[in-house]
Amino acid sequence: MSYNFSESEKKWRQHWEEQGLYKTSRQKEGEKYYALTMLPYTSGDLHIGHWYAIVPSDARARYKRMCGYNVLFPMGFDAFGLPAENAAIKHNIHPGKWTYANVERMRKQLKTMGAMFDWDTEIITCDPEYYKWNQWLFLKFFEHGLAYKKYSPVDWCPKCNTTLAREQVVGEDRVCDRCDTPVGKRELNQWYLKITDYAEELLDFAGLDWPDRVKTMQTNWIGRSQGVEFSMAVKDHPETFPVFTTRIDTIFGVSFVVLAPEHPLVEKITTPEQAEAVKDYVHTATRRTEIERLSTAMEKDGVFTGAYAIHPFTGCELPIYIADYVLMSYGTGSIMAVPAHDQRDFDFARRYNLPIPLVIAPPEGINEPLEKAWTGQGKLVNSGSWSGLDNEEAAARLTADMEARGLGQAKVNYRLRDWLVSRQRYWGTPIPIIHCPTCGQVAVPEDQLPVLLPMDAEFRPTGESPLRFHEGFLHTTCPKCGGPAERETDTMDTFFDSSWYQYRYVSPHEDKYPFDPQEVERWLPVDQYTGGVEHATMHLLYVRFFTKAMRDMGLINISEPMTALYNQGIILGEDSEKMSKSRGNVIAPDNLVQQYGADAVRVYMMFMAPWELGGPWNSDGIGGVTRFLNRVWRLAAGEPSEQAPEPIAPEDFKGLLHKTIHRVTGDMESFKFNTMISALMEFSNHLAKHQGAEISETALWQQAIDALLLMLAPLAPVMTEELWHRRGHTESIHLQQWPKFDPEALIDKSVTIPIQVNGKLRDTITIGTSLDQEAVLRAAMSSAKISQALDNKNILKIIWIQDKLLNLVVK
RNA sequence: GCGAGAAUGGUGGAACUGGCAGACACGCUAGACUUAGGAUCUAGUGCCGCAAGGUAUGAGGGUUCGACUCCCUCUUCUCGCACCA
Repeated sequence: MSYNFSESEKKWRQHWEEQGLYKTSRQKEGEKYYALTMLPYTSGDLHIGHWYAIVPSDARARYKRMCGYNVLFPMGFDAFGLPAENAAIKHNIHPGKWTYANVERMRKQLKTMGAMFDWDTEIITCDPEYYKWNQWLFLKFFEHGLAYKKYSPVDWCPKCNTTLAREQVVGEDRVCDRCDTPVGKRELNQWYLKITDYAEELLDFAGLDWPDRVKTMQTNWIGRSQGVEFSMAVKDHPETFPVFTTRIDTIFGVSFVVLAPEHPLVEKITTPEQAEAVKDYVHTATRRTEIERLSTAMEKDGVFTGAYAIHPFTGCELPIYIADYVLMSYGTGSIMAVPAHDQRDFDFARRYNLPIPLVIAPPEGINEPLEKAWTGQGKLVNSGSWSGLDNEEAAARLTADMEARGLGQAKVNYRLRDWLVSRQRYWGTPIPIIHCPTCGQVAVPEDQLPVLLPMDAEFRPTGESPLRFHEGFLHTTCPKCGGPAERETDTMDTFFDSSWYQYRYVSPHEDKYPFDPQEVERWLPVDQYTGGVEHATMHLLYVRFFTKAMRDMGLINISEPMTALYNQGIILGEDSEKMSKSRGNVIAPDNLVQQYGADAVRVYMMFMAPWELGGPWNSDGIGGVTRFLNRVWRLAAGEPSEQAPEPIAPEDFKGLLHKTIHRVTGDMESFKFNTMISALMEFSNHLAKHQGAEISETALWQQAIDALLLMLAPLAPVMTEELWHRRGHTESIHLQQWPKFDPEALIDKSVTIPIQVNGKLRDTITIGTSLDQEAVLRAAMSSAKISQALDNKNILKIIWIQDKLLNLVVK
């Protein structure tokens, strides 16, 4: 009788649910293990990418449980966000209705996957029960000065009709992360979270088992740069302005100064003769798109303001220009230009015929006129009393000198900006602030939380927050003075929701606090987090920031939310393109499950490539996995073999078993599911070969079959459970111990040695282990192939690597 | 431009600290059992060659008894950042 997967799947799913097999025991003793996979967005149907992210994560959680850990493996839904709203507009259905219908469908699909989620811990971020605590946390941030509202130019997606965080604007074309529409700028009053307060601490990854790639991306994103900030005086003006430089060693090479066109000083210092030109330039610069302005290909232009700055050392007059290659949003919005040693300044100087004085001499000598800026190391020249010093040393001394004379100080700048969290859309958490004409920004009192998102708002995107037009929501009274006031009508970026959800999972229905502190104490940090690398500078940065901020607000006492992180790859369509509905290359797991069974789909996705690689989907190979599972079925169900049995010595068979356990365990630990499965395939191929031989009558054989099932159980939970019970066991296979290997059994008694002559393989011999060179050489000489290869030649050298290889160097 | 990573049969991919390249699969070829096969089993399958043998890990060089693995140069591809002072 062969394996009926659909029957077994139904049976065991129901059985497990009745038994509460996957409920995480809060009481259970034993070391905790918190396994977490990024929660899915409620997009509708689970696609193969969800499976690819979740299945291996589930397999590993199951494995950890078999190793004796008390495992928490929760699942939830990222349920707020724009697609719900867009779908709602398109289909004329409420976003909430759409979302909850999707949750239903996805939960059902997740169950067919056979994952060990404890559904008691489920969270849905659009539940008031959940978002109440978003608001509560927002107010904590507000209270501690970590949430503030500011008027400034922000990134605006015209299609999504909302602002975006800097992290959500991607690529050279500066498009919206969600809809690929080019993003523009708008001057708006927006809420920010002060992530920049944590810039320095976020650079510290000590103790984090995270991929280097993610650490590098975060480091670059934070963009720490060490330099000097000093102020410059303006000739015939009372004003001074600060400039930031990382190359203070080149200070004597400054030949002009540049301000960003938006710099507040521009208006004040521009001379009447230059006023017109400056005004024109500012006008064109602001009209230029961000893309044009940031394009490195664009020729640098600018205009003279007519004013001069005073060099802090030489007292020379330096013309002040404005140019849009200087950004108001970084550093001080003004720079000292050193054309000889900065390519951008060089280009600008060339164009406007400004002097290019050399102050760092390249070691290979000066080659004037310069073809391009020299940005390397060298000795200072033309730098007054500092000439002759190595530039690095000069930088240190110049900094000290400026600090001593009160001219400037060492300073660190970061590229990281504060996180813009307000959105002008409907389907999100209302920001719990009341604007009172007399009291200003007032927090909604805790006992009035949650500020409910009204279900009857008109949410068509107009570019303004839909809640602004909901009279009932908008008008309220000030909690402080009791006077009429208005509610904040922006909603939160949905990344807010996922920045702390790992804390909520441990006590999802706690109603006095965002989480039960004791449970958090017990379960956090997450031991293993898995998810896509596309979140490297968004979610994965925010979630670290939240933990640090929450720690400083006294809510928790850990500094990092996730100890270990693993990024899986992305599954592409069969055409090697990104899967999308519009391309029509989406693979539906439901069809595959129906055709091959959930176990086969699970095993196949883990077998097809290393998990971190991903790659194009190809259903052809799934047959191989089905064959493998059928073979296991026949073996474990004791169906007679069609092959002529091949005998094997019990000690060799035992070695085979324990080597397999050793390999499989190591691979499972290091996420190498593909080689792990190939080890199990090899093992089952061996078993099939020896089935019917003497060995298959022994207890050792039965042990081997059990071990095979146990090792396969995290990958193919249904079939292994079915077989486990058919083999007479009464308790679930998923409650068993992971098989252990005997280190003694891993040691071979004999070994096959390649014999090389001049590095080329001529023969192999099988000999006992731990033999010395003499004995091996004697054995090798008795081989006809070897003696033929050695004919008429002298052995010059013998390379013998113990139990590994013999190489004879001859002439 | 800067940073990170990758390149191995017809395909997906193995190869631990330098030691039998191509494990495990897919596909393909031939055969067995079959009314049938998208079931099962057997044999074969990097390339050239009837064979002995030669030759092969993007290209070229180097170190070494020995290189997919280490070093240098180059090519191609993927990803991230991109006038950050």
